[in-house]
Amino acid sequence: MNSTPGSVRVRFCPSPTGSPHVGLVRTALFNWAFARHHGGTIVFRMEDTDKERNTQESYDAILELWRWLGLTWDEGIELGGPHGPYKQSERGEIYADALARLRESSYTYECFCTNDEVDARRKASGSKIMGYDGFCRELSAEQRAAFAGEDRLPIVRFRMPDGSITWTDLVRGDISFESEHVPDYALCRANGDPLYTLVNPVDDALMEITHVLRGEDLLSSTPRQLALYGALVELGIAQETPKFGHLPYVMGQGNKKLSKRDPEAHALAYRDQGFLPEGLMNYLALLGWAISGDRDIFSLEEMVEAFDIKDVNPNPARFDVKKADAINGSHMRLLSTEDITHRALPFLKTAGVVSDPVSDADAQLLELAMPLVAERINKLTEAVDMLGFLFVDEQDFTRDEADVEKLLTEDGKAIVQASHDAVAGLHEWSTAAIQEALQQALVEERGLKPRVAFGPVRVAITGRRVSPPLFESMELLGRERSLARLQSALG
RNA sequence: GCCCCCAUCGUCUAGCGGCCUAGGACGUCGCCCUUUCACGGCGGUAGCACGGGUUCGAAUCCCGUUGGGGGUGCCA
Repeated sequence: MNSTPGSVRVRFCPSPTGSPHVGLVRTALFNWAFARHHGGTIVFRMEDTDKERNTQESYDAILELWRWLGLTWDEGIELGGPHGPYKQSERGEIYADALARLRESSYTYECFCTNDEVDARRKASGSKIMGYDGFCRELSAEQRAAFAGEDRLPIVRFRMPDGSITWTDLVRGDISFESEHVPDYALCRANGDPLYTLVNPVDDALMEITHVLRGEDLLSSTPRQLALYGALVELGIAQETPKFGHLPYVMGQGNKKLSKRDPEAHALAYRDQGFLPEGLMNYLALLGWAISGDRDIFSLEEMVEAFDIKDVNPNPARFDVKKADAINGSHMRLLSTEDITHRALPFLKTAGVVSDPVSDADAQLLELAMPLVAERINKLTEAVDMLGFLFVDEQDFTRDEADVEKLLTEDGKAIVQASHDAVAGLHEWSTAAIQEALQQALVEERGLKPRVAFGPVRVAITGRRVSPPLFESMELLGRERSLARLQSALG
């Protein structure tokens, strides 16, 4: 759109550990919108180097989530592509090779120090700088041999260059670190396993990533990455250093990052709660970005059209479940009744409201009942609560205890009795006829306010104070069952 | 400790030097609509952290303070 197609390459690079987090999705969404806006390419790479923490469940959950949300990619896992394999667990040789080339060119050195030794030296020197002190930087061959002779296994450290490291962050503008505050860091473990510090930049380089949009938590590791990138470019492993943009945190309650322990952090839970993917995505897009000053309901297509990384707000955003609900409700109201029915069906089946597969009778009833509730629900699961009373077998029908206590009082029962008598003899069992009869008997003859009159009847019929419209519900329920429920409410 | 980032209503944000006695949304409060709950409509509430500059003019630019967040030795 705004640049040559294919010139932008971004990546999704989740680590398959635990249940996918909404912050991960927000990052993916911004990368996705950015790439799609520029007609670029999205690479999906799985960062599964941590054998201890990776799980297949997590891997599957991420893919399931991405598909549900419509986060498409062009190259990577499942699809393949010219820079595969796309699972880091299958790229060991690539990292070993990159590491070997780095070592040959003295960008790195072997370090034999233990943490205790580094601590002791810092204490002795009174230095305020934490982290590694560079002790092994200039070890001679003899010294290295001596350490090795003590059965010490060295790790490989990257030698940070002197001076300052500066970049123009896509979200935050110019950022600068002095190298003295960025200690030499480990690229692989003593056992040879490569670390994130090595594999992430190496893969970005090899996969020709041009723009890295990631969480703010990685901001302070960017100088290291930039320095390593410099070496990779020198060695011809990388063509160019990508542009970086650090997205704001997604916060939970209080002033802390939304953590995995917070229930609202789990992205898949929103699907299970009956969120629409477009509703969740719209809400997530609002965390750090706005399509304009006076609008916050939009589609992904509209987001792609309007998205500019320069408009992303650098300050942290708090995740607000209530607003997420409201945004989702707005999207719900954009859907046709047929569409809502279709999407609510899995929830209705799971809850046992309708049969699975759906019987003709259930399907017919659903078609009549859904218009009554479609406009008043914010999430698909609410259809279950709203419609259950219509489908349930009479022997399984129950009423909400609190509502019964509140509305089926002695006075309430008198109203129910009067209602029963008023509609029992109706010639025609229709919404209009029921309404007329009840209106006449309760409001006009007894002089009751509508809300007082119909509350007890509603609880008698639907079992709850909150329900679809009463007269329509009675028509759909049918004469026999309606009368039976009015009767049973008296008991 | 050191380094880095951030700072507009309770929350998400618009604002990129004059259009701002700061706009929208969620929440909240009141009213209307109404067969409940919603939906919808109308109205109210509430904010530029503070102090210095720069400028004819600052929410917008600069500096400082304060506050918050993050990073910090073989996690990603």
